[in-house]
Formats: sequence, C-alpha cells, structure tokens
Amino acid sequence: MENLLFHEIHQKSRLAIKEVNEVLKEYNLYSAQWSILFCLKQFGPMTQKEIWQYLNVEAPTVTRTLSKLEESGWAERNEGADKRQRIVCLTAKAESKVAEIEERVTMLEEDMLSGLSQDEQQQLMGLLKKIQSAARTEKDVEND
Amino acid sequence: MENLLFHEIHQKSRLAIKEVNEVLKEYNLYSAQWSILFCLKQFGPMTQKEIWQYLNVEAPTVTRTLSKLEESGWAERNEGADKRQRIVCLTAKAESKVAEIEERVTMLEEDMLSGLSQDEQQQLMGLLKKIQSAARTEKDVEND
DNA sequence: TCAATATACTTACTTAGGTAAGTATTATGA
DNA sequence: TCATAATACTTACCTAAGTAAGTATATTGA
Repeated sequence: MENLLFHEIHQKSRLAIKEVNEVLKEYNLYSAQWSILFCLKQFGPMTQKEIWQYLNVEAPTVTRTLSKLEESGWAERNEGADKRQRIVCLTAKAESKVAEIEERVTMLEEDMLSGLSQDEQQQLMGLLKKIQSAARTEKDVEND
Repeated sequence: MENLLFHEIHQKSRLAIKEVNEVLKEYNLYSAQWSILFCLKQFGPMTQKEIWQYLNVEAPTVTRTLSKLEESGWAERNEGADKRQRIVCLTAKAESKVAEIEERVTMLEEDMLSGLSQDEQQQLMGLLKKIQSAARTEKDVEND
C-alpha cells in the first residue's frame, strides 16, 4: 500500500480493531465476533448468508466466527425450513450482555472520534463512500 | 465494529488490499510484502526495526513477511555491525521490477480515488488523522 | 569486571479474512 | 420425472497481524 491515504485507512482500521478488542477482552470476545453479535441484536435471527452479506465478508469467515461464538455460548445455529440454511440467533447469555457491551464499545468509538465534530464525522463518511473498486471506473458509474 | 464510520473504514481497507493483491498476483506478491519492498525502495537498506516502526506493525509481522520475501528472492537479510540487527535490502531481481510494480499500484490507487478531487483526498487524509487512540482523550492532547 | 538489564529479532499461538473446492439440499427444465 | 444446475454452508489452505515468551547480542552500573 503506497498511496498515503490507503496507508492511513489501513492504520486506523487496525487501531480501531485493537482498541475494541481491548474492551471485548473482558467478555472473552473479539471484534469480528462482536460484529456478528451486534448484527443479530439489530436484526434478530438471520441465516448465515444474511450475516455475511450485511457484513460484506465471505461465507467461510462467518462459518468460522460462528463456530467460536457457538463454542463460547454466545450464539446458536438451528436448522431452517430450507435444510441448507442455518438460522443463527443469540443465546440467553448473549441477550443479557449485548446491551452492556454495545454501550462500552460505543463509548470507546466516541472517544476515538472526539477529535472530530459531528459535521466532520459525516464528511469523513461521505468521502470514504466515494472510494470505489477500480473495476468500477468513471465510465461504469454512468450505468448506475 | 458498530459505529458506521469504523465499519466503513474497515471495508475500504479490505477492498484496497484485495485490489492491490489482484495487481500483485502477476508478480507472486501480496500487499504486505509489497509494502516492505516499497519501503526499501524508498529508504534503501534498513534494519527490521526501522521497517516495522515505519509501517507501524509489530516486529513478528515483519519477520514473517521478510522470510517469504527472502524465499521468493525479493529481499536479502545481512548481518549488521550490531550482530543483533539484520540489514534488509532489495535483491537485483527486486531492483529491476519495483518501479514497474509501483506504477501499476499507483494507477490502481488513482482509479480507486477517481471519485474524489485532489482537495477531497486531502480533506479525507486530514479527517482520518484526527482519529485517535481512546487512551489519548481530549485532556491528553493538551500535553503535546 | 561482570551480573543485571535492555535491545533486536524469532518462535509459537491466536484471530481475521480471502480463494478454491467439496457436500448436501433445493430448484429447474427437457 | 429426474438429471442438471444453483444455492447454502463447510473444509482446507493461504496471507496478515497481534500477544507472549524465548534467544542472542549489546549496554550499563555497582
């Protein structure tokens, strides 16, 4: 990565994960696991496909992370009507903890963003969204 | 990761790595390996510590990546005056290829950023830099 | 001087994510 | 109907990066 912008994005991504993990340590969780718990809290029971589509990762990533969440008693996978699907939901333990964790993580993120005004945060988001795949060059955008 | 800003940063970080890897595939390289080659091209021979400090990663990460670069004939590690240190440099093969790779990667990155004006790119950089470790809250900043 | 400490790097183990290929189930079309 | 194709998930293998602990060399201070 040599454009300084991408370098900086990569750095901040790693920093955020590191700091979130520091908070999650107390719950024996990691950032990727938390992202799934948060997802389930927000949307209720979901198939694995719905999870990886929402998080924009590949299917195997979710399979692996869910295996750990299941082992550690945060999530459950049940057979769906379509037997290929597995319906994922939070366990009782998770239900009782997720709100507390969310609060802690939100506070951390607000701290990390405390150097930016609300306006700047929105600006930042807007600018990030303009970064696109190189497969989609200027011409392609016309076909939206 | 639940603040949408951090989610977006994480997504773009992964997207950039994925696309850079696509270009590097042709050279049998990966993004982390390229970041070290680029570093050596820019600064000349360096110790491993200088590399991991510049890239802001941990020492073991550089050890591992260099082992692969050495195996595949892109980098060399020589003993320094201080025998604890290993002085890293590019091989002849690397010297002859690095400029070409840099051009390809730069073009890709420009494509990905083509939706942003020069001004917006600088804005984005400035905003990213304002994201800080939560260990450094507002009060701490005073002590700079 | 030389024992204690610090430094540079490595090793072992873990999470996170990607691709490719495999399995089981469902949907489709001749 | 039933062979073929598509879908949902899993498995195996790879890169990337972190922490903790280990090794070898260099530095420091009593």
